[in-house]
Amino acid sequence: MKLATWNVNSLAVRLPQLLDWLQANPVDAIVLQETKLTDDKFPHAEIEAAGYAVQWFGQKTYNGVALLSRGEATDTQRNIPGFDDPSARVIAGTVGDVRVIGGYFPNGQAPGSDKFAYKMRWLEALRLWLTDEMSRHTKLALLGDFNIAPEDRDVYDPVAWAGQIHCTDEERAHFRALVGLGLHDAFRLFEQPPKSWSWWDYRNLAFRRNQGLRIDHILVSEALKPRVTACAIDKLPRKNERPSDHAPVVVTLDNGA
DNA sequence: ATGACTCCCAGTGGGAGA
Repeated sequence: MKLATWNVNSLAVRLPQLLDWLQANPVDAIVLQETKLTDDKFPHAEIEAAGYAVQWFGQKTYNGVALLSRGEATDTQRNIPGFDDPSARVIAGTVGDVRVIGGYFPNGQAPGSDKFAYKMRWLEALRLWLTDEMSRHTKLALLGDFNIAPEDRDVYDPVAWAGQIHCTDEERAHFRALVGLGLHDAFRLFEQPPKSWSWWDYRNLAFRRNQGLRIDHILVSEALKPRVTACAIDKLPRKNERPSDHAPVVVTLDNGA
């Protein structure tokens, strides 16, 4: 079983690349972030024609998430229950025997800003909800654009980024708190190439210089951990013409037998 | 270097992203 996450930075622009990628990389489920489409404009027919069931949840201009799966997702959920949120950031569903939760975590803009305070509140609400979800689903994966670089080794220039957005102690504490619920960073279950990033700024030839951050993650529950056989970032789509600034992350699980 | 690029909605400029 393969699960993936990709911040596509506008599905209207990236749909052809998504369909190409899915053809080359068949997955059981993938969560998308920053679709930037209202629900009436979501290209579900094209996705269904490619062989995927799809759940979507969006808004105009910003945010927007989707869950594509080979079989229909059940028990679906949009955003965090009980957390009043004007942004479309979460989509969850059960795919096979796995609870799949896709999230587009708030950016936070800058420490001390209103958006940073919102990011903190959002992360707190997510953790409380996840506690509940994990009590009902032992096999659970949390995937998405976390907008947090968990450690200095996830940052191309940790000195320049020290205390900056994505790298603050508060954000990293929230990441560790998620891990503390009994989740595991699937990427770090394996030896990985140094300087592995999932995002590169569009500016400054950052991709060519491999100046990026690892902010897109897949966390798996204790019950799924022994089934994880691989986890990788696919840099290939970042080399496309008009690429997203993020690359997909893919986790492979055995069948659990 | 308060930059750089890309996307969006706007409508020939500006916000947001990260």
